[in-house]
Amino acid sequence: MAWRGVYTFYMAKATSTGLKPISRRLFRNSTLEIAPKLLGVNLCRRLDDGTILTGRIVEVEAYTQDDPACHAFRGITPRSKIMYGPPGFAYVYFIYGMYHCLNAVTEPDGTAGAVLIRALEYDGANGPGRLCRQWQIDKSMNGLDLLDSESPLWLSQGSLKSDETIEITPRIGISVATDRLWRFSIRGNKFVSK
DNA sequence: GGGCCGATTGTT
DNA sequence: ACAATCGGCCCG
Repeated sequence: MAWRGVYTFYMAKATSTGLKPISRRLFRNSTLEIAPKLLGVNLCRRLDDGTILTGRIVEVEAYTQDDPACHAFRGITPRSKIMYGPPGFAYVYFIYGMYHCLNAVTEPDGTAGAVLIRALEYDGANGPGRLCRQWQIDKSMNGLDLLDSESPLWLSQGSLKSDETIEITPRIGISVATDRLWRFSIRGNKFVSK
């Protein structure tokens, strides 16, 4: 089929241009270990027309099962179900009647956890709602494997620059557990949300 | 079914 | 400081 040929072409391009997925091994770590390690990693998005977007992650937040600010805190629901599954998959939720937010699921199968991706080094993708709007990410992408470059959304290798440091602050926009310093960002990066 | 609230954003 | 805007979830 013609479309399969196109598909294969972009697969080859994705790997040959250095967009190889990061190791699934990273996701064997705890949520709080993974979150800062996602800073500098590239988020990749293949649009319907084949265009590939990439942007470094510059701001994240950690959420865990025993955390009252986490959507999984009150157990398994249709929305939180994906967070209780295996790590490395996308958790996308709809909020405030108009925005979507993207997370990477963490913790082993049976335990919930996630890292909210709050900003990319990409124009218009600063802030979790703006990121998903700019990159056309919605709930149809809930459950995608973020460690597979055949997904329309995946994580590829990337790291902090030698002069970059990590800033650790309270999470934004929550009304409980505001004392936890679970927000991680690249200090001074202009794409970090305000 | 009803009602409240929200891991946001843009405007007043 | 507040409005926009609607799905998710708890309650009854």
